[in-house]
Amino acid sequence: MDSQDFAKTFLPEVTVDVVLLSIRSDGSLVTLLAQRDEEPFKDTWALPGVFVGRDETLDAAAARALRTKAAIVGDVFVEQLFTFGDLNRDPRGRIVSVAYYALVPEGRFATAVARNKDAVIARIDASATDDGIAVRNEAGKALKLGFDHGRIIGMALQRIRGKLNYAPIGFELLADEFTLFELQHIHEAVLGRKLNKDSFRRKMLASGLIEDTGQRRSGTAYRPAALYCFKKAER
Amino acid sequence: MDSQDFAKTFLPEVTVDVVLLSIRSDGSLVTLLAQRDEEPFKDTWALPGVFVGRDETLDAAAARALRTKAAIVGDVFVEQLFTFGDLNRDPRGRIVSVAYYALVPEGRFATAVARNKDAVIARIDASATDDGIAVRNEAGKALKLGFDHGRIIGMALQRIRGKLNYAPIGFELLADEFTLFELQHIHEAVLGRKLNKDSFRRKMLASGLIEDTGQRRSGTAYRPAALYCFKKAER
DNA sequence: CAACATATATGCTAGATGTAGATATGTCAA
DNA sequence: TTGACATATCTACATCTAGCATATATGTTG
Repeated sequence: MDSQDFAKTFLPEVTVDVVLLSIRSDGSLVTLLAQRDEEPFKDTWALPGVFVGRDETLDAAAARALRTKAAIVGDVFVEQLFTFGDLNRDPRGRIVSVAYYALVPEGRFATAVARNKDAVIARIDASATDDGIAVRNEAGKALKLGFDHGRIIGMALQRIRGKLNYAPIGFELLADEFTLFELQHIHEAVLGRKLNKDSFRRKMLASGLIEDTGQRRSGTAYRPAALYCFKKAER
Repeated sequence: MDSQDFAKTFLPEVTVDVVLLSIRSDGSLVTLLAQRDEEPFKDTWALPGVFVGRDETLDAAAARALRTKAAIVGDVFVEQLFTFGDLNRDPRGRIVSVAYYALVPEGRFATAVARNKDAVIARIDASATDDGIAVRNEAGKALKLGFDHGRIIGMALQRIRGKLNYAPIGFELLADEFTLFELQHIHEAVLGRKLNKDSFRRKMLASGLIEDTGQRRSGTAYRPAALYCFKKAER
């Protein structure tokens, strides 16, 4: 980029949008959407997002979007996803959006939604494509998405599916202590298919990423499963 | 992103920088850098990049950077890499850069460099880290990189390494016809380690991605290897 | 025509994964 | 107290893949 280009350029707005993902114990993959109360896309649902501030990094803007638009505070797994720069993605003008995704356990997700009267839980249909995705509310009714946010959510799902093969992102979606079968359910929800129970157990135990806490999952009507936790040092 | 945010925002510049990657027959991984003849970072080497135009998508800006700053025309494999938005990455002001990477065969890379008197071939040291990377010219002298471009190149290398596991990007770096051993050399250069010849052959033949052209690589002083090509339909 | 260098094919071994069955351990009801 | 029950956990075995060694094939070169 040369200085001589400066005169010819213009100044697009830059926003950050965040796909907050969680997996519920029934196996459904969910994200948090906020209802738009103004044009454009009034009365549709959109991802939490903010304009990037003058002295704010992109990562900081993502954290602010989570804090102010999704009531998520404290440590969260957040990672940059993709940058969307189509010409007419926002009717207000040329806006480039840097998309992020975040992963939280079910409990934190529920708390965040409860604190936000404008927010809704959106179930993500497992058949994600590159072109976008359909979301439904808890009653099963389709939610109309604003902007190109369907495409952003679809890309977030693709990303975590790929990431599961080489990174321990399943742990980000679980509480501190969990059984192996619960971890398996997380993987199945992300991948959208069933996994072999014994193979999964073997691979996880051999991975060295988890350790037995010595505790058991109580309150079951059958043999309780051992509770494991994520080895912090290995992280 | 709400309309009420508009007043509070400012307008950062948005640029696109492209890491043009190729692999030479000696196994070296190379990229094209342009000498900066102005401040900031005068007399250092930088990636080809342009400011994003008013009516230009990010992908189109990347194509323009390749065309005008790297003399690369026509079809190329180009993909978005990551967006860099640190506060002081450019001393001229707040500039957000959307990085792309492109893959071309050795021949096209050499032609592009030859057409550009400001351009230089930069060999990439295989020991890439997330923090950046060192590059050297053909004489082995270290090239000083401007901006955060060392970090961008490092991330490009990480990306293609990961991508090699599930996508046939090796073909983007080769001519239309190639021997299996030549394809293996590409993979070895990307991964930075030797591969087992027989296993590689078996896996490639079983992948269904390539087909025998019936031709042989002539001009060798030993048994000529079969030439394969990439199955277009499967792509 | 034989030496040579590399391509190509084949068989063996170790590790990872899918599957089936056996065993362990908690709750619950009689 | 005891046995049925459901799930957790373990063990054995088949299958598949990658790495490795060896044997064979096919060009060039003297």
